[in-house]
Amino acid sequence: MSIRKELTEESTQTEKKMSESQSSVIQEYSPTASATFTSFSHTLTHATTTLASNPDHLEPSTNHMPQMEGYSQCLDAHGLVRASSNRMAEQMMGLSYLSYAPCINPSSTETVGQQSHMLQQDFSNFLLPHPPGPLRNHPLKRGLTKDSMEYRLRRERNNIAVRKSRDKARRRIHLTQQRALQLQEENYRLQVLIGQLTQELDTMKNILSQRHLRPRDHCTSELRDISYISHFT
Amino acid sequence: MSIRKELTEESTQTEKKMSESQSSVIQEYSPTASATFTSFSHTLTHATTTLASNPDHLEPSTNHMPQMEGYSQCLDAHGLVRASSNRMAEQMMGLSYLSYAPCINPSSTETVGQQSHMLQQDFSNFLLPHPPGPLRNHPLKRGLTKDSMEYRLRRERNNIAVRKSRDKARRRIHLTQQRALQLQEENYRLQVLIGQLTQELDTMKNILSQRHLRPRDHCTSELRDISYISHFT
DNA sequence: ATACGCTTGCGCAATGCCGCC
DNA sequence: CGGCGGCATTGCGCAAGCGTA
Repeated sequence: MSIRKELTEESTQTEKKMSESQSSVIQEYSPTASATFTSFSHTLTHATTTLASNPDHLEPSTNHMPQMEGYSQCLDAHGLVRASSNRMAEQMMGLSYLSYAPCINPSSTETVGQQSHMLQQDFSNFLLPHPPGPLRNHPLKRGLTKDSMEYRLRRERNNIAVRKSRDKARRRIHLTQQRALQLQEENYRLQVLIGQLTQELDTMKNILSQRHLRPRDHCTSELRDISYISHFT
Repeated sequence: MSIRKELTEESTQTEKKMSESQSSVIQEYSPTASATFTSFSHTLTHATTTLASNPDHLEPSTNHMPQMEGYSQCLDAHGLVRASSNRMAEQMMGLSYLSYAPCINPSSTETVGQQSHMLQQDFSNFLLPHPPGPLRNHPLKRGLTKDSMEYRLRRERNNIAVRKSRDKARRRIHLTQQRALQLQEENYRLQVLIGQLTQELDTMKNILSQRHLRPRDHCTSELRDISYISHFT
């Protein structure tokens, strides 16, 4: 997971003042908490499969989405890249969303279990060659027995933080899209302006070259010809 | 929830061929499944609070983030709007990430309970004036007893779909940011070009106006003066 | 060193959308 | 036509990791 975090380069960890230690070496795997037995297996499940099959990490030069070059028409009125014939296109480029935890035998022999998907005795993960985590088994820092008020307070604070963070992400995405649209419109205006300026400049050059070759006395009529173009100061 | 979906206008529902029925009226509240008792209370909790306090919906003309006009400096090298002094800025503009379900008394007297946050006897939701859902209690379409293979298959398929969808969303966000950066660079180039063209045009105009006023014979030297500018065709 | 907030990947459930019968 | 089954989308909570105070 931390490896993904190191490589994503796209968003929100650059919002803080870090960016030292960003280009450092890839950290070794070190699961800090690993609260209970089942939770640790959950962590292992995520770690081993995330590094293997999650196609999330996108460095800027990969070749997925073969459009996006030329910035002209590749998005619709909402700033989105749309693919015609949706299912088919994704079947071609999307791949391997296979199961992370293939444990499909819900035993449900526990009591406090939220997230029963991590509770199904997936001991197979412990047979995998997992990175040597320190495995310091402080049992959730305190008596965090999932019933304690401490645990509920932590969870509730984290839930609030998660809502806030996701809301911020939504705002950011929205702003980026708006900004892309604004830039596109501005770009169009600038190109139109460049066309006008270029045309006017061509006219000027033609006039000057002709004046340079010819004696004179066409000056007034030629200036009158281009006067309707040159409304720029 | 469906109200949010109606109003967001920003992303992925436009990727399909719909876009009729988009500007239709706001649908009434109709929770379809509402599988169990606790799940229904969960639905109610989400619905009532989402409509009240979720500040996600942003129509394009609201006044959050008072910059973003003029497209020049409002984002960093990653296409992100960054706020200096992060905590304070969010404390001003972000608001009310308070608890959705204020039930902080973990009873945990159930066995198969995933998502224990919806299991804590929040009967207070039933005292709120909730929209009259149909409350059709088909018990999860089948014998979906959370232990059946049918349930696990559905869950696993949905998990795969969720991973796929989120990956697609990440790609889309990444592409939008890349596009914004490309547009910004292109914009800068175009503005530089416009500056050059304008300057050259001014020089031309000066020359022509001076030639128009003066007799002649400065033509060659003046053309030599501007020759280093006019490297555009 | 510890505690706190932020970010993120994940699963779950609800819902939307679409093709098919 | 409507119901149904399927995938897609989304909001949420959980847990882990990260950075900072």
